[in-house]
Amino acid sequence: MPRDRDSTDDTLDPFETFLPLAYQIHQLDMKLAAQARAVLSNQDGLTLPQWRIIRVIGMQVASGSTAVRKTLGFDKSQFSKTIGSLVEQGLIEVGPHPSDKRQSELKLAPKGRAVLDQLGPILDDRNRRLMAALSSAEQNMIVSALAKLSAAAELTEFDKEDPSA
Amino acid sequence: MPRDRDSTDDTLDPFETFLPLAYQIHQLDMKLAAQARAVLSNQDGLTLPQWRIIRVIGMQVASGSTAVRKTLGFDKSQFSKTIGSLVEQGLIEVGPHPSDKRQSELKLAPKGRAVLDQLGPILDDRNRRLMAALSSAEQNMIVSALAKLSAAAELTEFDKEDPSA
DNA sequence: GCAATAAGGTGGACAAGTCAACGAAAAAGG
DNA sequence: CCTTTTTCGTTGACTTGTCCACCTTATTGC
Repeated sequence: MPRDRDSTDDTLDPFETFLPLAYQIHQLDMKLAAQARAVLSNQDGLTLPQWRIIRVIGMQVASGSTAVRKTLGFDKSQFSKTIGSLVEQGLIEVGPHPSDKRQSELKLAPKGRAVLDQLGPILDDRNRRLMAALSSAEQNMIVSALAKLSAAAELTEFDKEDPSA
Repeated sequence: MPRDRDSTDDTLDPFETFLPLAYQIHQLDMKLAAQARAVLSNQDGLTLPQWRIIRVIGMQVASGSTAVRKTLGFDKSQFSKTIGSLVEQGLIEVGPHPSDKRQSELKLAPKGRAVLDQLGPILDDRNRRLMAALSSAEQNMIVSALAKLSAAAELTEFDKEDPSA
């Protein structure tokens, strides 16, 4: 349990109040998303999920639809809809997947590449500044720590046993 | 049971592909939220934002509406609506704020306290398991690292090398 | 005191995200 | 082969989250 607290005042810093880790991560995520959205709306009419997909495709780490989707951890439904909007705006192009007829192959359209070239550096810079806020020890630790937490967050049977299924 | 997918070019672990930090935090947040939601829906009809508010009120760190809202980092509108739903379900009670007529004073109704007593231990346990996934060095570092990132994420005018200005 | 400005809460419009069901394609198993 | 099971993408209903305009109350400056 959290520590004691003399509560006569209305202070509000979430990190002073020792909220559970999940709360702090959630707040950090919200701030990061808001920051990213501010950049996107300054320059283009891109939404955040659209941008994320463009970025991953542009990274060349994946081109199959499922691979891109899982890299981002997107929900199937949301992914499908966002891809639709990207195609409609001429930012990406879809083709047949070489070995799986259910999937498709995603690649950037020229317009999408232009957006990536414009926004990529700005958001890369943001990422750099984020990392720079940490000490080098923290920088080394944070990625693996997040990975461990992520693995722990995937377990769903930690609480009471529920053998009804 | 998550099965490994093995196709020639479709591997997808987000931590192997070194996505920017913001992406990893977002994915972690999504997983944590899904995990928490699973617990809530098993036991009660609470939504995640409802639960978060109950938890913070129950922690006694704040009782003024603005203090609670800012502790959670909620949007004003969302907070207002969620409070409304909590009152409607008889989980919390609102009274006048002692020194500010715009705000209100929030406290748990008996029903809300019962929910907190039931769910609190389960979710505390989850939090404990999350922390246990980290080494003690990581545990010590993660909180301050998140706080630093959070501060860095609040800067909104980090660039603007925009030539069009 | 009294304007002007800021901060708090509410409501509505809309975007983002979740969930469940469906049909098509692939994988697994005889 | 041929059946069964899993995975994939799409769709639609719905919830959650964001943004903005508005009114009320505090706070600040004069």
